[in-house]
Amino acid sequence: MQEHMAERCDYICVHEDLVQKVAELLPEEEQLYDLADFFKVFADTTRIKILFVLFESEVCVCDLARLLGMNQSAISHQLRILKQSKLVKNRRDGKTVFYSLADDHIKSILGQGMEHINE
Amino acid sequence: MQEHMAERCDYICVHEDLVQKVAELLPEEEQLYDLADFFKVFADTTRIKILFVLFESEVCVCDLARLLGMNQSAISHQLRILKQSKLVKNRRDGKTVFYSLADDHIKSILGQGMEHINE
DNA sequence: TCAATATATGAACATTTATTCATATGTTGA
DNA sequence: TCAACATATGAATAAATGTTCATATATTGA
Repeated sequence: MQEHMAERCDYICVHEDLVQKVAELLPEEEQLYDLADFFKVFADTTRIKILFVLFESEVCVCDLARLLGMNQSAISHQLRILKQSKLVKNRRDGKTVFYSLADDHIKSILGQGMEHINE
Repeated sequence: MQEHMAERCDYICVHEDLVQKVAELLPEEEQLYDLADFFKVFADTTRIKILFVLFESEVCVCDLARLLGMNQSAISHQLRILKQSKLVKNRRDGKTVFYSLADDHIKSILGQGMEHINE
């Protein structure tokens, strides 16, 4: 694992206090995984599209598939991921299942992403 | 592609105005790709760790590798991705290359992610 | 110019991921 | 109870991704 990992640069640029600061400020490994998983949810255009639709309205699975031009199964799989991340919630009304946003700051997160790429 | 895609739900839940709104508000396909790519950068614990270190200080590649306990090549590959996304910048000083943050709102984006997972 | 050091990069490999297909589950109305 | 419809899900497949290894490039000091 550390084959190519120099034990120390000749040119020392890291001071001891930085090593300590990093040790203090780096979140726990588990939290880093959760954080990466959270951003993974936004890292797919299908899921982003679903969220954009849900900004406008609660929608059923079938209509989501139709609106996005994809098959029902693909949408269902992605909705499961969105639900597991607690970004959407659903309610059943007869045969139909309606999905809606479960979190208020989704729009703001996507907005920040948009800001960054439009520079 | 649309094998299992119902042409229309029996139970109509999408009104025409929603179809139109979605057509208006959904960003262009290219922008959606850029947006997904942007979030992909945050979707990996190694890159998140690198960003956390850079919050504290400008650091050289060798020291990043040492601080994170990974080999130099892995770090270098990830730094390239971060640089392509314009999240970090670098400067060369002799043999050493120093990396630092290139964007102010990285902290705020990661912060929002942290907020969401700590609920 | 040459050896030593720091960083970058291409190829290979293992793992993860999104979509599709087939089918299961759940609900309604007849 | 049964057919029809809406949704969910497991397995298979293709594509994308992160790390490692080997090696290339770049810089310095002798």
